Amino acid sequence: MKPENRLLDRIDHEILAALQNNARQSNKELAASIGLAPSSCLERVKRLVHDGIIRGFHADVDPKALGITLEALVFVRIVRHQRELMEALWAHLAAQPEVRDLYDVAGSHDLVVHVAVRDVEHLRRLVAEQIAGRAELGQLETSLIFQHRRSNQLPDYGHEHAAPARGRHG
Amino acid sequence: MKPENRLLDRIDHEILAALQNNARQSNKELAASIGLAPSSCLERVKRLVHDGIIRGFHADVDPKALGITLEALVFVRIVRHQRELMEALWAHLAAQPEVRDLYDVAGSHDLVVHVAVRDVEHLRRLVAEQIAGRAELGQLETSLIFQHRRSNQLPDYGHEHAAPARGRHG
DNA sequence: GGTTTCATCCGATTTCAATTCGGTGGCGCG
DNA sequence: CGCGCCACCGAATTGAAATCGGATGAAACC
Repeated sequence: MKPENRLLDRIDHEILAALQNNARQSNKELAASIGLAPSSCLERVKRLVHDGIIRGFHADVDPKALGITLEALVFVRIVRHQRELMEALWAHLAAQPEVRDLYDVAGSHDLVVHVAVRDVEHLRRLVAEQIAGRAELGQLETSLIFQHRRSNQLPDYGHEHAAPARGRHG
Repeated sequence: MKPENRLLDRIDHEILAALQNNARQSNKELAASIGLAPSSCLERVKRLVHDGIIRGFHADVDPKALGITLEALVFVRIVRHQRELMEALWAHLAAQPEVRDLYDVAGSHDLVVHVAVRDVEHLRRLVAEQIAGRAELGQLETSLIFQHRRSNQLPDYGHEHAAPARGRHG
């Protein structure tokens, strides 16, 4: 079933919150923390994954450990808005290993690119060779990131119209 | 040991790559995929977590399933750069559940805030009540996000100066 | 050059968790 | 009011995680 069609109940929301916080807790722990039998809990988790509500499980690695000493936001403005050029640029940037986040936005910039690089020279080369020098681009602005905080918990606006609990003990 | 002091070898890098891609594979699978005995593999993973190289494991949840229909980047410019005001603002924004990413950057903006909201009205209220109207702020610019792609794989610049394998079978 | 030291790995064993499956009760529907 | 369905449970089974002693080289040290 498609995510937009699925209706999640309170228990599903609790599972999602718990797994966003710690994806590696055992199913037994998870079940206990939300007051469900392990078998039932496992069923729900598998369903959430199967239905695409949970898109994956990822380790959060310290960038410093990978030799990343510098991150930056690159603000890109497009000169000629042609769909194919835009899509090609998007695909090109998404394929760069240095690109962590890629935003297509409305407003005074068109693209915002969050990159993680080895050092300043690496950043210079990346911007010069992979971003600038593309015909479709206008102004470029590169901003070094001093500090970055990422939340691992998505806000949850689904409680109001949540599905009622079903089955036994409802 | 601190991450900056730790020296990771080829196997560590393989483990990190594999767990960034799928944090929930069994240790047995992981070990097999990199050609290591399960016991040895588990030791390494536990060490990576203990040393802070791996900072956590998180489920990636579809925002639509949580009632999020809209995301935006809010660009913030600070008028008076005082450290305490800046830190208070940072903490305030970081505490908002709607804030997914918070960037402190150099350049023509000072803060870039990635927010996830229920709808346009929610965005308006969030910006008006939690961001604007703070004395320390200057210009504000809010850009709707049309599309957002996030890589779950951090680039790895650690191979060149990797630690040599130690112990048996080196 | 021989020896010591040490970190890593392995594999058998034990412990515990994941998975399966038949049974049960509430809820909606006819 | 009775029927069928759905989610849940809990016991049994399968399989993985965690532990530990021992073996192996590599590097360091005399």
